[in-house]
Amino acid sequence: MNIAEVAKVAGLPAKTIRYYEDIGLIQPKRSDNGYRAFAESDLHKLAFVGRARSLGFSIVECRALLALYEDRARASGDVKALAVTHLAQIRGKIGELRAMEATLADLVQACNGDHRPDCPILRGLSHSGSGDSQ
Amino acid sequence: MNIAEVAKVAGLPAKTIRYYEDIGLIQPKRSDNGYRAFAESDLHKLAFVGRARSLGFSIVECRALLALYEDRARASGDVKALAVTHLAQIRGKIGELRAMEATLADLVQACNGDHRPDCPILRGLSHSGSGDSQ
DNA sequence: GCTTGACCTTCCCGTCACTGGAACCCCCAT
DNA sequence: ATGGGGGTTCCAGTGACGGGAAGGTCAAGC
Repeated sequence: MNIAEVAKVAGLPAKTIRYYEDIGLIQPKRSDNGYRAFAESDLHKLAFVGRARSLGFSIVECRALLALYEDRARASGDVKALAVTHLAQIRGKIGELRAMEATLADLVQACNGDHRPDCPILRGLSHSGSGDSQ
Repeated sequence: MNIAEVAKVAGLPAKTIRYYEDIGLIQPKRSDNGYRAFAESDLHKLAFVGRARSLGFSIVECRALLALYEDRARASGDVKALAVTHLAQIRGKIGELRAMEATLADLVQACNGDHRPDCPILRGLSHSGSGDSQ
């Protein structure tokens, strides 16, 4: 299989696949003409990584997951530990974003959003106090 | 004021302040010795940008917010529009993360996490179906 | 055989918002 | 004079690609 077909099936841009080869996630063979010749196993790995990426795993984590995936003697505990750590990071990020959301929603709600210059949002940003004093 | 003091008061690393000058967010004067000489107005702008950044606004958005902040003839509607757009982005991001969280939490919950190789997490990543078939 | 167009290759730069580090200058106290 | 703690510039790296240039290859049609 050439890269375009793999890209289509795996749901990844060709550029990304080349990049993944570059950093050593996959090692496809080459045809005589220099084209990458992907095996089924390459395709599976790419799809695997694609799904892991879509769950927010970093490339480093994907590399570890791939290694575990290929290791028939792995302990599921190792996989779970990785996933749990990542899940905690996601939840932390959600917490940060929700804090931003709450603050910003307050400011937005307090702002008339008309043609006049008075703006609680700018006031809220210009000093850290709670928006609407004076 | 020298950069270290401004950094302390504004709550930003000196490196970041230099970077903000570099990209034109602020234009502090210089002393004869070449040191940056920050005015109160520079300090206020830096604190403003710091708070906007902590609410997740990009540098481009911060630049726009600063411009509105300094424009006494602004319309609060323009500020609000910016904030509303950003708020929508935050909410979109939260949605993505919550979807990841849900999927990942399911996988984690299904995994024993013991010494055995069988692992629903890896199964879930290796084919897109819902984790535990077969 | 020749051209055309689609596909492939490598390589380099740009993204975003910084951060780290090197090499060097300046000021003040001892 | 020396030491230490400021300050300065500039360059490289981060993560995970994306855009685009310059050029090689393949299959089809004339």
